[in-house]
Amino acid sequence: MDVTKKERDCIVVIHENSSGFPLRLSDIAILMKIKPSTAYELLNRLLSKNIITKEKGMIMLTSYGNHVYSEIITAHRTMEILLTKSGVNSDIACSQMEKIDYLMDESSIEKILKQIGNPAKCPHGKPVKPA
Amino acid sequence: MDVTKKERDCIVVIHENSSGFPLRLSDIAILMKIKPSTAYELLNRLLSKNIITKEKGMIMLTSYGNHVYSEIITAHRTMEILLTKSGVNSDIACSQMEKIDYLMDESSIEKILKQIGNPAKCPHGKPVKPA
DNA sequence: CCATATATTAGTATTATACTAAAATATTTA
DNA sequence: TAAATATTTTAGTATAATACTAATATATGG
Repeated sequence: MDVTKKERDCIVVIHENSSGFPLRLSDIAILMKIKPSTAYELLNRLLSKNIITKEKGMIMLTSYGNHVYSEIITAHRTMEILLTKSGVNSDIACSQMEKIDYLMDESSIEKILKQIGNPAKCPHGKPVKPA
Repeated sequence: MDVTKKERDCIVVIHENSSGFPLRLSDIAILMKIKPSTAYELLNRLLSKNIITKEKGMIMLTSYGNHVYSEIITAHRTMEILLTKSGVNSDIACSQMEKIDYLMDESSIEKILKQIGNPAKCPHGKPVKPA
């Protein structure tokens, strides 16, 4: 399933802020710096793509949503490693990859990952394959 | 200047089909498989971004447009090389890069290019730095 | 000059994004 | 519990990119 840039950002925000307790719409609006009504529309698109669930206002990624997140983040971190290995500053590599990670093919990413020796972590120390 | 995906495709189509004589709107519409009125809108956006000129119906890239083309194609071919070096099939690498080449930072591309030894040609034998 | 080709304009539609303002629901607290 | 506050949802509007049909204008060729 394809996601847009904002949907991608929202998936990442949900995943990276759900450690303690799940987020509500208003939390997501704040984290994404958008108005609640804009968040509502965005979350509705993610709901209809079966990427999130909403239960009593608590928003969580579905298992499919978690899979989409993993694909995005693996692409992001794999390419970050590749770019930093080429001498690109890790923060620049990160902002560069934010723009395109969600557009990359999983199969290409897997091949690159193997070629660079299946590193466990990205330049920021985060796992290439999130749990 | 940022371009959209369709603008990117149009720039590439114009460059890669202007060897003999310049293209007209109707040629571009056919090459891009869109209706003339859609091509008209697209070309108007490129005109207002100073990427093309239209003289007596003949459409050409401006020098700035040529610069934008070069950046896109250098990113495309540099990353194609990187992907094929990792074992990605060259046609898959090409279609993968078509989606994202226009979104990549020139500075990151230059670093990668240097790191892989400034190859002159992409896997299809085309120059990484077009004339 | 006429016929055909090409380009332009007008109008409509869709998707993604984003806003304000109002209304409906929840939740909290006095 | 009722009132106050917070949150969510709905409605309406807007913009940009994309794309279409249909009509009109403008070239071009014979």
